Amino acid sequence: MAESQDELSNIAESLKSLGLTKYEALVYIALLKVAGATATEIHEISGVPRASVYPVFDRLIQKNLVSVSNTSPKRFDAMPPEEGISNLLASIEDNAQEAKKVLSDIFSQRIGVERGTQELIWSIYGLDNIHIRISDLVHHAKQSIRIFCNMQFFTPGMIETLETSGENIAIEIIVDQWTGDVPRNLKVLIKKAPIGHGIDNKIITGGVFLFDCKRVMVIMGPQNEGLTGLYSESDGFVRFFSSYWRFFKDWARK
Amino acid sequence: MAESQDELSNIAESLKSLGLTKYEALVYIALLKVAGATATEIHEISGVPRASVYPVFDRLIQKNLVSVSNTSPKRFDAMPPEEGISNLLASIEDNAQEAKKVLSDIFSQRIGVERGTQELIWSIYGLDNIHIRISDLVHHAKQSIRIFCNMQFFTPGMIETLETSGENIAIEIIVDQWTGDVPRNLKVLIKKAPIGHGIDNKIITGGVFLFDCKRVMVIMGPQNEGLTGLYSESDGFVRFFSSYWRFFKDWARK
DNA sequence: CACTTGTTGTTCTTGTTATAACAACATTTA
DNA sequence: TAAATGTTGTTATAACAAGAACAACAAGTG
Repeated sequence: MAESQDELSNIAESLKSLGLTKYEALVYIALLKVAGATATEIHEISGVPRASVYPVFDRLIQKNLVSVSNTSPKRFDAMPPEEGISNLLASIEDNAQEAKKVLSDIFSQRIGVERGTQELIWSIYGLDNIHIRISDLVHHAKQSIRIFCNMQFFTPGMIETLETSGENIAIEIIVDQWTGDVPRNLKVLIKKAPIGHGIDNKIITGGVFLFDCKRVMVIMGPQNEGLTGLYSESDGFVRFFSSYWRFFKDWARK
Repeated sequence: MAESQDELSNIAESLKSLGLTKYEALVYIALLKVAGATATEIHEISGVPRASVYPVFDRLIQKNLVSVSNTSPKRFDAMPPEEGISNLLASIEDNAQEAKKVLSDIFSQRIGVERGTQELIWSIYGLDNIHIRISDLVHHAKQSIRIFCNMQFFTPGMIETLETSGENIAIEIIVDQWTGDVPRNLKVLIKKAPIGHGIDNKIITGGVFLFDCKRVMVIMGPQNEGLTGLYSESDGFVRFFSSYWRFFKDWARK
């Protein structure tokens, strides 16, 4: 009963992403606390206006999260969250599956790939998004991955991604330090590199990621906010960072 | 390029359940058709007002479904749907996981279970929801499942659910007919039963589902719309339908 | 009767959708 | 070159829909 306000609103957010509204979340949570409650009880526990409770229950019943009794007054009971949420998720996953199928179809027929798209440089914003992109690039790499950045980029998830990449992929990393074990398939060169400068009290990070000598992701910018990644398949861009890489590899070996 | 309007709005619905707005869906779909398109091109393809395209792109970029080039005019490129949708889904699944954990915790501490809840009769609306509930009940059954209804209830999914239920569960079914193979673990009695009447040109169906002689689900009502399920753990209710079951079992064996 | 329940209608708020206007810049044309 | 035209990216704002909040009321219950 003593959930921190913070945790409760966190859950409400999570439930929203599963397609519930704020009230639906509040009512469902309240109903989990009291088995077979009446509308008025739920109104009192959840803080949702009494009149609003009824339409909210209607929607929750449609979503199979709640059932009603035939008594008067009506009593309501919550589906166990384990099952209720799984059901919600299942229908979303169905939709995702369906969407993937149709959209992949559209995607495979797309036009305009030839018009110099691969010469462009694309921007990706935010560390999370950059991490996701790099994971995707790692998964699609066929031969080699070359990384030059500092340790803080290597989250446990990212290390696992690298560890579980394909068999015959040569992974070389130049990094300022390494904490924890080094997976077998990684060739790590440790060298304090002149990347990461302090300007205006903000730490500026940088990093270069080369995939199969064909695709490059460069990240740069202030650590926490507004981090930007540049991605390109452009010949010139790739060549530039390939030699950048070779330079630092030679330097790191010394 | 010749998607039926229907299919397209279906996809838009699916994408909405993944957290996209109508415009986000339309723009993303349009962008899948043309690689490296400009804002104006997307506006023309998608039908979304030109001025609205920009904020929509901003949101799609945040969601890592789209990247921008640094050129002028800006060009946009879609993340392959396979990955884009997986990423969306992954974050929803994370939320679901988190929600499950916290809500199960709340659920386990709930109060008021004793106040006669198990004597009530609960309503469940809609065939889909009834199917889901019965699946859940099947999964939680420990000893026996007894079913009395007609064949059309047994969708392939439901048969699989029964087939993959626990090892030591006795499953007995009385049904009007059976199409397809009968799974090993089901004991099926086929007998044209006097359930399923025609009233007012509508077919009325019925069905009784007993779990461990402790929980009952009774379904009744018009076939397609407004189908209602009644669920109860009430002693009297269970006993009534247990004898109902025995009666029809004797009758079916003849 | 006093009280609760379930329902209805109205208002308020929020987020998305729709349109219009604008400055900056590039392109065309006289 | 200068003026006219068109494009791009941005901003403001009106229209609209869905959800949230509240007041009122009929029906039912003690």
